[in-house]
Amino acid sequence: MKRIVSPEVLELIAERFRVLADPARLQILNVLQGGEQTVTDLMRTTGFRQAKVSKHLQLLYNLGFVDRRKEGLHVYYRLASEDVFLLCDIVCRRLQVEADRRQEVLEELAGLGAEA
Amino acid sequence: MKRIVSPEVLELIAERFRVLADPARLQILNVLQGGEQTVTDLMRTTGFRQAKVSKHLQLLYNLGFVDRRKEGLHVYYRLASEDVFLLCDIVCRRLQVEADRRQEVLEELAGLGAEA
DNA sequence: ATGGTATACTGCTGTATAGGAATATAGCAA
DNA sequence: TTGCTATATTCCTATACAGCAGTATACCAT
Repeated sequence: MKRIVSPEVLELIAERFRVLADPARLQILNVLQGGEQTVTDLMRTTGFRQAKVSKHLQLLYNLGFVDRRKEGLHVYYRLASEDVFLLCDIVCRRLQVEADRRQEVLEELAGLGAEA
Repeated sequence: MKRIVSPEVLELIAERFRVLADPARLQILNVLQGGEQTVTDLMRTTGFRQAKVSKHLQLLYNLGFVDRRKEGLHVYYRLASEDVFLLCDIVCRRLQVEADRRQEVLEELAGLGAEA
């Protein structure tokens, strides 16, 4: 397939991963999977302070991970796509593989202990 | 599906994304897609200094993105799985969608200009 | 042993950014 | 207008980390 990727594209890709590289933002995205919420809702569902919620939402919005609509005083945020969860699923599968491998090592060690 | 994700798991997921959130590491991974390489090879193919290559490889190795084997003086690094490219493909698809959307907006603006 | 090469590590500096507190803006009500 | 609420932004501090230079370690050759 493609071999050479320009530095600009690498930076764009890295930028997207950087947004996902924060537990608070992942938590917000996870909550939004249950449906759209206002900033105040998110303060309640996540326990974060208002400034924190708002700032993370700006980032997520600017990079296209969430959409929003204004209704009176409130701003409703929602997931822009389910891609985030595709990404997380892949990562989680990896975590599972790692955990399994550690488990195997532990069992192997236990086996050696019994033999010795 | 699952709704509640523990802070620990969120941190683990974020940690994985953080490793991918760096253009230098993405470039190294991209090069490794062409086959295993030593640190010295990578210095040549990426243009990075030795310390830089080595440090990024440590990070990638510690989080399971690459494997390595030692042969004499050399250490050969290779991709641990193709998952990285699954992840990048999803991100790239998103970038394409964003680009298309910007393009549409531009064309719409051009159209308005012609009408006016 | 000595010397040379490949890789890893340490200490440092600058930069980016997360989070808190405070302030600013936007929209609604009276 | 004034006051109130929801959201955004600004300023600040602390932390994390990328990259550099230098040094240390590991391995091979002689």
